[in-house]
Amino acid sequence: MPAGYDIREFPAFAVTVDIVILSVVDGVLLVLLIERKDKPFKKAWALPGGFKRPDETLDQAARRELREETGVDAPRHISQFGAYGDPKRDPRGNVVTVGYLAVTPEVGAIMAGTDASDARLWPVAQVLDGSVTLAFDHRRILADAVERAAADLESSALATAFLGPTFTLSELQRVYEAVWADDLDTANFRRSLVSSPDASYVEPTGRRAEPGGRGGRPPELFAAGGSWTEDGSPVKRPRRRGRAR
Amino acid sequence: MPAGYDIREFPAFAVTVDIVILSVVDGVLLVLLIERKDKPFKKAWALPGGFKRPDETLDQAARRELREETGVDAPRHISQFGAYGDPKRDPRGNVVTVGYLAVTPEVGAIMAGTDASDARLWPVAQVLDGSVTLAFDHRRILADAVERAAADLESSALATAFLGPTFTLSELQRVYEAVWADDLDTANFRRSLVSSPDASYVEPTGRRAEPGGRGGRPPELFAAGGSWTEDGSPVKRPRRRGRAR
DNA sequence: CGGGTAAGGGTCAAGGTGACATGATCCTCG
DNA sequence: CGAGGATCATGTCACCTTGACCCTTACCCG
Repeated sequence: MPAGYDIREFPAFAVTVDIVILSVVDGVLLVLLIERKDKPFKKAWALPGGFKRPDETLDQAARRELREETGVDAPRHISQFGAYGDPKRDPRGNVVTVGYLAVTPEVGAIMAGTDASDARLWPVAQVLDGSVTLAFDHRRILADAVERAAADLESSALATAFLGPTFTLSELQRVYEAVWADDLDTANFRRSLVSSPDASYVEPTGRRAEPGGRGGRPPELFAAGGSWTEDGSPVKRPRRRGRAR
Repeated sequence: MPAGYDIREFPAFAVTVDIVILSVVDGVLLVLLIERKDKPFKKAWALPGGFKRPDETLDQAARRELREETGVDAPRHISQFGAYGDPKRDPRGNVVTVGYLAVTPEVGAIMAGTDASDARLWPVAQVLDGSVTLAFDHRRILADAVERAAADLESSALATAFLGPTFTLSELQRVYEAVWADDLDTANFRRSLVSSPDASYVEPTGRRAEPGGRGGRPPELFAAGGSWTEDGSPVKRPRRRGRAR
């Protein structure tokens, strides 16, 4: 039998998918974590995920695990961002995992429906700075996912995936500010989305949001337009010459 | 024994790495392909690659396969861009592969050193339009790699990885034009790299390249500067409102 | 020496960006 | 019911970047 033909001659790995589900609530970037029930890393916080099955693609595995572990059936965004195969990343050995980034506006509401005791949203900043410890190499995976999300905000319609079908411009701005950990000028932000005559990033609905309780003029509600896919996001990430905020 | 503990209960996969080695020669974007010696897809062209070993990371596997199959020891750039796990992607079944993009300026010279009979550079355009047929799902993988390379040209120093330690500005411009399949204005290209007072993308060496044989002023030789990593590439991809070239 | 070729440098107008000021609308509270 | 605060919405202006184009410089070749 020629070399390379029989696949059984080669080392076998378990393949998993791990899902980074991001959300922005009150201007804070959050990630959905679950508390592990089994060894290893029992009772530690971890990214939701699970084993790929032989009869499904990686994308299908990611969507299945997302549905099974969080109840999210149709995420507004899901995309692969990296694969991890360090031999020491799982004490059980030989586990290669593929990371997926998922975004959906209703994470908070959906979580209330599932068993909330072993799953909750954590501020990403707390996890990345070590205040919350994650199992396996999930902190590294989370960091990569956030980095990818920050980059995709600038080149796709990812920001709108954090919000519902209609949203206010300040809600959209808070998404950018939370993911980029930077402040944007309100007036310039509005101009970049509304001004252009031929491009349509947001379409006015004519309706207004409910007043926010803290006073202030009720903002107009917009829906996502069609220009995102062609030209990417009109909002540019500030290139600070010195320090960020 | 608790569920999820024993890894052997779960389906086993073979894990491979496939490497897309790109090069620009005479303004044409090329990819290194090898001719398969074994079934399946015997005698078809394919991306170099091979099986990950249990004691190495994915990155290490990619570098090892790159070295073993092409002789490239220290590529100027190598990065992961995607994982592929369609159950039908390999007729032997259950093979998950991780794609790597590699760029090195000396591909042509290195190829002469290896057994040239079963490895050669092909124009990417010919492969993507179907003139050359690839094994497995390697055409899809190649397309993803080229797309990633085009994006990374704009946000990193990837362009300089196609060239040696010193290069002329027109050589650098041809890299951008080949990967983007678009023409750039020579004067504006130069300005974006040279003009800025505080940033240093290219540093003049004072030396000049050998005359090119077809007449013309011999160009100045530059070395890559340090501003690429901070601010990304100063060259912006043309956003054509209609068709490309 | 003269023409061909490519590098290198300059100009100009149009549009985008950052910073900031001003006006509009609604809430809460006294 | 009016004042003040909060937020949304609009306007202005200087500066920078970008795209398009022209012209000069330097070298090779016949």
